Amino acid sequence: MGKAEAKKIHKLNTILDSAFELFTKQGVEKTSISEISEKAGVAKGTFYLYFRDKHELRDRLIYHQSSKLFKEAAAALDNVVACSGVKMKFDDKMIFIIDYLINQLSQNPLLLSFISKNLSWGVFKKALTSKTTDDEIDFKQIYYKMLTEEDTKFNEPEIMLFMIIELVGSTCYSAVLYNEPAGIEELKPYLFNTIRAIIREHEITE
Amino acid sequence: MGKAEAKKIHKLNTILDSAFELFTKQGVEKTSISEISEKAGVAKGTFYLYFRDKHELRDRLIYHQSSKLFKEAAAALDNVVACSGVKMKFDDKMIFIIDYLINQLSQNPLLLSFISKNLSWGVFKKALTSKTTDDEIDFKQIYYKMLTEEDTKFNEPEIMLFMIIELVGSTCYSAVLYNEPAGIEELKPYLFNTIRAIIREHEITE
Amino acid sequence: MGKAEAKKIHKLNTILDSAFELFTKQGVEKTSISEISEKAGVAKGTFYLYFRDKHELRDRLIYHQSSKLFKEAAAALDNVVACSGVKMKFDDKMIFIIDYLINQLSQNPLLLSFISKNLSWGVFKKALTSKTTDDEIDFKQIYYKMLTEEDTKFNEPEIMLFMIIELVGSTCYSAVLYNEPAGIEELKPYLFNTIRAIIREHEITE
Amino acid sequence: MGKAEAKKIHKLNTILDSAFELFTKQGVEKTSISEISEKAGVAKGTFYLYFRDKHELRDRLIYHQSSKLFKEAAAALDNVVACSGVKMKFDDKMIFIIDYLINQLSQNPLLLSFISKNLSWGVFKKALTSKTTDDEIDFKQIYYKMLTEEDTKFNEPEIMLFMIIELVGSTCYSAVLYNEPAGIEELKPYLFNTIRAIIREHEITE
DNA sequence: TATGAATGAGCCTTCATTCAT
DNA sequence: TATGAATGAAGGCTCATTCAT
Repeated sequence: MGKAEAKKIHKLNTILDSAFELFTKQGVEKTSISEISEKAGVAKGTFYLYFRDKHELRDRLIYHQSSKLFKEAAAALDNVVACSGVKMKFDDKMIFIIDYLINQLSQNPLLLSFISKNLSWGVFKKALTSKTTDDEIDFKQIYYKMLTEEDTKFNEPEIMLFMIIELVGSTCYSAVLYNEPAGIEELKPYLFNTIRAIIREHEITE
Repeated sequence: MGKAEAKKIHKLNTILDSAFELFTKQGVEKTSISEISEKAGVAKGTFYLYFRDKHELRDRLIYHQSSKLFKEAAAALDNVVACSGVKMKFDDKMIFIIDYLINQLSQNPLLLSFISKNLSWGVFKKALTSKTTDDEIDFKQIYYKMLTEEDTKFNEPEIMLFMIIELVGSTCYSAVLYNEPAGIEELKPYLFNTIRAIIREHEITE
Repeated sequence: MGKAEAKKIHKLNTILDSAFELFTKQGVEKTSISEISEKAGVAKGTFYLYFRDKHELRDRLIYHQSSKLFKEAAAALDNVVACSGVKMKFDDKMIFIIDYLINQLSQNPLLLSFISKNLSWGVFKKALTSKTTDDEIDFKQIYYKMLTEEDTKFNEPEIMLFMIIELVGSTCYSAVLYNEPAGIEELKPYLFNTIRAIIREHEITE
Repeated sequence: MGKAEAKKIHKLNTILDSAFELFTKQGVEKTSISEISEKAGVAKGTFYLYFRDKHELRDRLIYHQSSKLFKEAAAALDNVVACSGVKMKFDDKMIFIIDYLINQLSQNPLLLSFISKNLSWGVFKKALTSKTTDDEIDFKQIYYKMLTEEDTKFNEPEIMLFMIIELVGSTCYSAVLYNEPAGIEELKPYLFNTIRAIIREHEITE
């Protein structure tokens, strides 16, 4: 029973993994379905049993990978809060999460490259807002929970998030992958200060 | 003599223009050399007399277009300074230039899209640093001149520039093209404040 | 026992029906076995338990459908003869049958199209001559019976039948499906007169 | 100059010939573009320089082949009329042409098969009515000229032509290719008599 | 220099057929 | 018997690149 099912899932994962590796190495456009199939040790026709085309595969990959990342980051934050017992402020939480993400992506530059090139704000919003399935988490909910736990209130929280994410995303890309204009560790202090500045700017001061 | 030369340059420009129009409309990957040649009214073989391949063409195009933009912006700033006679502070100059660029790109979303998708910090640096040819200007020089004219001094001016550019680039892309998470005009105040914050952060206070 | 048997026959018929619908709608070549199986609610592999390939299925379908049609026509003729009690002449019988067939096919253009495209004289002869199975009738026998009941005798009756059938088949195809060069009702008088002429020509006049 | 042009035309003809041979041998559906190219000694891509797809090629082939045939037949008739000096009647002319066509097609059964399977009345009408180009003749005009030269007048001449053509086409197909229900020569007397009967039927008798 | 016909590798996709379950 | 995942050959088509003119 479950045997056939399990085999199928295993094959699906093999294809996903092969595709991910190729996409990150050579880019989506330059990866052919032949290559993916071959690397997965699967006939070309088999690919089409699992995906309608390359774009569906790509979308599922982005969705899956970025969800995983955010889930880990959120879990790490929870863990720290729970262990230390100290109440963190909003900007510290934010920085913690971003630092976590940067560290993860620094260790996996290919993932960074893949996400940077394929993850637009639109896809991001959809991915992180959509119904929570088995694996995915609703990041938006976490974000708003973080906001309400705070005493301070914020103007336009969505714009605030947007600016932080765009800033982080684009600066990391260059710093991690090309050490330009400086390595990521050198950049971090400036980056984090800028993030705090952005947050401060959106604070509603009575 | 000059005639043949002029004809050649004219043909080159025709190819560049055709390619730019197609690249912005359909993307680089989905534009074939056949299309470019046809639109330029040139035989397919002729293309190869001017460019080694599509990528060389693309790079020259980015180079050319972004130089033109910055040149305009710098000229506009000069003009304002000259006319008003008032001495502007560094951050105001920066904001002026960025505002100018954003306005230009808002009117030409295809150009924005093209630049965003193909302009990495690496290409940018190269484009804005390289020797001044007929048409290009050395933006870096302008930037450093702006810095030295100031009384204040700055830490890591290159990182500062980098962060500003990355922030502007990525936020504009989404705001102008998709109005996400808000229209560009609504976003501007936050964006400009953040830029000022970045600059402030890099100021060396004795 | 009988139950399993019945189930099997039912499955067979489901496949036949699905195939017929698809063949008539899209043509034989453009119908895949996947489609047929899916429409029949049967696994793809199951198809091969009933048919060697698509062509065998197609032949059985033609056979079955045309037999059914002729059977109906013959029955209708019998009925009229029985009811009216009048002795009909050969050519009137022929016209009656053909008129019946035309009317049926006019109401079912897809069937007409399917038969026209796939029914050659060879298949036709085989279908109408072969041993009477459960459903099929021996039309040839009926034809010869019709001939012997007549006082008049005919030269080359097979050629006569052939010419009538070919004439009717090809003219109906265009007239019913495309109203070209005229609608079937407008065509009928000419067609029937021609049939009578053909028959007359084959009469042996002492 | 003309050299390249001539070469191109030669290549076009090579492709047409190869395709015709394969189409007649195996049918249009079962002939692939790879096969055509290979047989023509041409790269696959070259095919697409001359035709958009297989159907365009098929249509041009039908058009060309059937025009050629009718042209020959009409010329032969003209020749006979001119030489003999005798005035032929309409039905004799018709039979002459049909006899000529049948004889041609008997010698070239593959052509007969190809035309029969791909030439519908619609295509026929279009092919034989369309503007006379270099190679094609306006058969319709010939037909109507034949009619007006006659003393007798005819009812519904288009239906008359239609019935003759359909009868001839479908009976020849079986008789020539399969000798069913009899060889073409044996069939001819019956066929021609039927044609005369059809014509007679359309005569307007005062 | 300029042309554009020719190439052929390589892409995406479909589908009849097999076979382990 | 029945299934349906897997196969891989084959098809249609595109396109960067070459080369004789």
